[in-house]
Amino acid sequence: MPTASVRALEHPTCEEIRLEGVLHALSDPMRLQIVRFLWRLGEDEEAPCSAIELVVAKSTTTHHFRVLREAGVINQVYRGTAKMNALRRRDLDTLFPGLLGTVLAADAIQCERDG
Amino acid sequence: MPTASVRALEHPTCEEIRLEGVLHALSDPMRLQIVRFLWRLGEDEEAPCSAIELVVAKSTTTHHFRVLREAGVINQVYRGTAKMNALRRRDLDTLFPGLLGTVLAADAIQCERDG
DNA sequence: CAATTAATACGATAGTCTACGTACTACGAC
DNA sequence: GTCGTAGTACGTAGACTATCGTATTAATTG
Repeated sequence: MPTASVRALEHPTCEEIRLEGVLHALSDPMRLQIVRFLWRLGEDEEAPCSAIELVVAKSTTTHHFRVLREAGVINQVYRGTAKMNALRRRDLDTLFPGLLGTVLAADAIQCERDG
Repeated sequence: MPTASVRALEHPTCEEIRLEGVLHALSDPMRLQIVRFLWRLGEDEEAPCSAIELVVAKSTTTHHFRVLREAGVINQVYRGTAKMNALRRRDLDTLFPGLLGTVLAADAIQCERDG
């Protein structure tokens, strides 16, 4: 079994991450759904794009993942045919302590409220 | 000295406030600046739109205040010739505990970082 | 009533955002 | 090499956004 090829992707450094960009990335229901999914995985755990059931065209999914990556919310890396995604928890928590957790708690409250 | 006339404006009820809408409202630098300003005032304190120095046309300012009101972030009321603005701290903190505080703390960190 | 102040409304424009479908690439399995 | 899977690229349509300038409304002051 050969090691799956790993290709890198452009990511913003911590200094380049902007609060407005992060908030904008999180202000879309579909992207919030992606982040919620990744949040529920363990620390540093990855998931391929295909692991999340989104009711839109594949190309639209690609777009949303890219917005999250470019805002600095997620880390993406190609592994073989898959593109693995993980939250940049540590980076975000260092930059903006508690932000991600608070937003996701608010999201959980709203999901509960919506039923 | 006559009491200034008070006219009401449409606001979303707490049930109508959406997390995505709040995050979107906060994801613009100009609007973040407005919220930061209102946050620094005391609890329940109001300020007229003109109290905040924004480097855009008046009509653009009006637009941003409206976005914040329609998202449920601020409360607006006419008092005489002025339109007074206040953060809906209590409402937001009840709906999404800690959210506003965490975002504003993150904003403070970023302002510090930007110098 | 006239003047001043605070803010809105309107209309235009340039740009962004979300979404789609189709065609394509990269990799792993056979 | 061929096939299937995972995801990208591209072009596009429609909706929304940010901005402006000008004209206008509403209330207070004189």
